[in-house]
Amino acid sequence: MTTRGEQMQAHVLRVLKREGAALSAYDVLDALRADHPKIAPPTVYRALNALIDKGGVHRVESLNAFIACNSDHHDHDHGSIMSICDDCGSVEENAAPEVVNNLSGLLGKAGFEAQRHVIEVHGVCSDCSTENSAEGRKP
Amino acid sequence: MTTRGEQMQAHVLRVLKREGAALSAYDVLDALRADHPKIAPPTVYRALNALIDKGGVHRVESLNAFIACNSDHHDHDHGSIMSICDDCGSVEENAAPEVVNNLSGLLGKAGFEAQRHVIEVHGVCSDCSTENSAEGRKP
DNA sequence: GCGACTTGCGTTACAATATAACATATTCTA
DNA sequence: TAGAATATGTTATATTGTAACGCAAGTCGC
Repeated sequence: MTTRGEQMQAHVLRVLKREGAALSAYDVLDALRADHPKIAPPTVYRALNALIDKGGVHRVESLNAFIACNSDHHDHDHGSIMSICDDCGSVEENAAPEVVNNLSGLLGKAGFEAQRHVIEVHGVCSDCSTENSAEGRKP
Repeated sequence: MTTRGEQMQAHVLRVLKREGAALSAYDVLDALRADHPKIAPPTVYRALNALIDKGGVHRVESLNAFIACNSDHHDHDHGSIMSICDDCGSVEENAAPEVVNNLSGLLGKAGFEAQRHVIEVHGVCSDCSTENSAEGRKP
């Protein structure tokens, strides 16, 4: 069953990895149109959702954007957080199972059964903060 | 300077408090049109953003929705998290400064300066989970 | 008070994000 | 291969959000 759908997912994943940044669904759509001029939004959303289910892609809720899970590493349901630089737009994924466990525990005491954690921290990344302090100019 | 704008903010806040749930901007818009038939989206968004700045309203990023801060309590920049029931749609706001401090600390070690925390946990609230286990029927 | 300036608000129009619903193609089973 | 079941493509539209312009209301100098 390596069908068009899976090829599309692979294609979408390549685009996201190539960019290495958070892309909107329509950014992905534009990129895909280089190869497949006739692609429509639902195709992209279906591929993105399938990839999210598999764990190869994360949705960044506070940006309405998508990013390739850059690795290898962790199990995806359990403890990844996003740090989002509002200056350069970079998004980093970090593992933080403790934080997630804290959260689940805290809410569990109130009878809330946690299923999906959206943890996204906006701020300024180390690159941008050193740049900003180094040069005092405003273009 | 108690102008139309502030009246509008008060009106929006009343709507959100009356509903006691997360409403989309367009839900608010529809509610406002009962009194002001000619209101347009930017008016609502301006009022919502002003209220968010003041701390009377929170945006729920993962729902693209808005909710009245139901209280009294905490300082808003520091440690509120949302628990969102995917069954009944209720949204609760909880204070969790430890979790936020953990997060900021963790990211700070990597040179990331945290400014805004989006912490939203989806799951099933206590009401819905007791209901669901009590009655084993599927409609 | 009266006109010029500034600021904020309303309105129109449109941009960006997402999905419903149906049409077509593919795969599976027998 | 026929027919059922599923997956994909397409069209259209729903939902969410904002840019940009113009009017109105306050402000300041006179």
